[in-house]
Amino acid sequence: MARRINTAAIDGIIGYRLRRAQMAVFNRFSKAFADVGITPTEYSLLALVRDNPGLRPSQVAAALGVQRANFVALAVRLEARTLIERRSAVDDGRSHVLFLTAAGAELTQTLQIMQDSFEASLVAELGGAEQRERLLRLLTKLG
Amino acid sequence: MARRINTAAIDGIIGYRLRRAQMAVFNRFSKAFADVGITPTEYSLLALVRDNPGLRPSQVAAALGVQRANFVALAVRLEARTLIERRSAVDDGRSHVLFLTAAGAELTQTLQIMQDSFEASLVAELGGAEQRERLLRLLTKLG
DNA sequence: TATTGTTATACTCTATAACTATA
DNA sequence: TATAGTTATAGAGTATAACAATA
Repeated sequence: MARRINTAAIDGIIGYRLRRAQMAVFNRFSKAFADVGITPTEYSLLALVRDNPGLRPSQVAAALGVQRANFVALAVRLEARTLIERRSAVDDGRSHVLFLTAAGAELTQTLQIMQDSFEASLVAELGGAEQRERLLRLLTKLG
Repeated sequence: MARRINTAAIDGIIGYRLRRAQMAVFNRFSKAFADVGITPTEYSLLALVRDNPGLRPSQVAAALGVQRANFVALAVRLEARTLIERRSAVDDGRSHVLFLTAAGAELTQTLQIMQDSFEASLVAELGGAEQRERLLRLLTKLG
């Protein structure tokens, strides 16, 4: 029942190809990080808080490109795992400030190593660091 | 309340950047196609059936990268709008074959023009056709 | 009035298992 | 037994509106 399918019309669509590539990379990330139970967005959040201790939720949400409202569940999940900590902001009674816990810092260090390794495998597929820079530069123009 | 945020840790992550670029492109597609009420996946489906009349649902689903189960609602939606038609396959009682209706063919022609224009705007942002080819080639390596 | 975190809600996308009818 | 379409379901992701506390 095999049949040659003409996919020319969709092969050239940038949005479609972005979706396919993103799905593929995301699925591979999920497998690589299944043991630690961390999603790509969760890792990004941890790395962001690590590099910017005391950041406010709305700032992290904006930096990650997720809605404030949707950030809540994400933060609650990581706080329940005692990986991050939310304290009241001293200068603004409405706001919070985020920090990694000791456990969060330790896990993030491990995740960083895993991520570096994962990223290296992608770079190898792309054909080297220059190709990766080229890809990132092109993606930036679309964002 | 502005604060300089260090996003170095996530700016270099291919998967993260893919997600951001894909979100940006899809949002812009949605706006551009809001009047006709067609999503990116729906357009891909229509173009695929147009170029491969008589294709079976499972083949279209596989070509688009969606699960067979999730393809059903998609096909039902387009059939309810009388854009596609599902007929029983003569050689296999289990299977169907897909075709565009006259209305579907007409709409797809309009969509093709809109899509070409939309794609051209993306290519312009990328910096030309060579850059687009470069991007697609890199994305293929990840898929 | 405006903003921050939050709740509630809805809609989409995706994945998996299981059913039915055919093969 | 295997496959095609389908149903059901659950889990994420995303978007919008609205609220309480605070600015």
